[in-house]
Amino acid sequence: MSEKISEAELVVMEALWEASPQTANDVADRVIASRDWSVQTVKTLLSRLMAKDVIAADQDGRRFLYRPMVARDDYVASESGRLVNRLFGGRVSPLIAQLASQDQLTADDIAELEEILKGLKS
Amino acid sequence: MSEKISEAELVVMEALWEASPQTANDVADRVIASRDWSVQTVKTLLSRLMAKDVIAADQDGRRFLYRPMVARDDYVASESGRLVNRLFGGRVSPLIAQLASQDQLTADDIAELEEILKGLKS
DNA sequence: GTCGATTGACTACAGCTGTAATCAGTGCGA
DNA sequence: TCGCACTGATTACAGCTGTAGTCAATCGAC
Repeated sequence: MSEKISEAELVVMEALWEASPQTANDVADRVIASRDWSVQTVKTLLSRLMAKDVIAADQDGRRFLYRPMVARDDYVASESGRLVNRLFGGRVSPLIAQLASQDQLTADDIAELEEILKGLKS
Repeated sequence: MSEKISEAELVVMEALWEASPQTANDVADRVIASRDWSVQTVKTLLSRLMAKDVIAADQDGRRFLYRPMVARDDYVASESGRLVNRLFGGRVSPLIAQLASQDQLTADDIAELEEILKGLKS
């Protein structure tokens, strides 16, 4: 479907998913809070995301207001799916087993999982 | 920890995880069965994997026998962890909720998840 | 109306990735 | 022993990625 979003680009997407629309500078401020990049770098990444059609911009006076074109949920869904396919042959339970064996599951996770399962069985 | 394995390199790793040790040509045969690459391409990828220290080779006469240095389980674990961190803030249950909402969970998956949870609660 | 600040566009460039051709060493068959 | 086939090593090269500098247009202040 839509083009591949690189690691650095994803950081910018996250900033846009947090709030939108935003000006380039707003996005840069947000991004620079966590990554030590220059404003120009963020703007370049915005351009590339535009080229990939995963964000859009509406002119507002002499600047642009950027907004995501793909929902975070959709992105997350497709990435999760890709991982499951690539590493677990499309099966989800081995992934969970994997995470469980790494002790990545907190007590809260377990409780929530039970809820989810309960919902699925009905 | 160990260096990043690229998409194409991963295909070669899978071939080595399937069986090892193998000669370069064995690996190439396996890989070429699913990807339309040249033997040279596979050999280049083997070299790069060597450089990244994720595989090793033992001389056998005038050729080499390649074998993985990282276990598939370890790789899969670290990739899964990375995904969970990158997209779900380190929480596992949103991932499951995500996959569940995509209907990626089969009945078998659900049954297995219940087993896993049962094990974890004890 | 001119000048500086703001902001997007263009350009840069090294390193990684995908894909492969070519080179060079070496052991085997004639 | 001499050349060929096999195999790893070296080199190639375009496209993507990370990171950023510079250019050019324009809007507001004086």
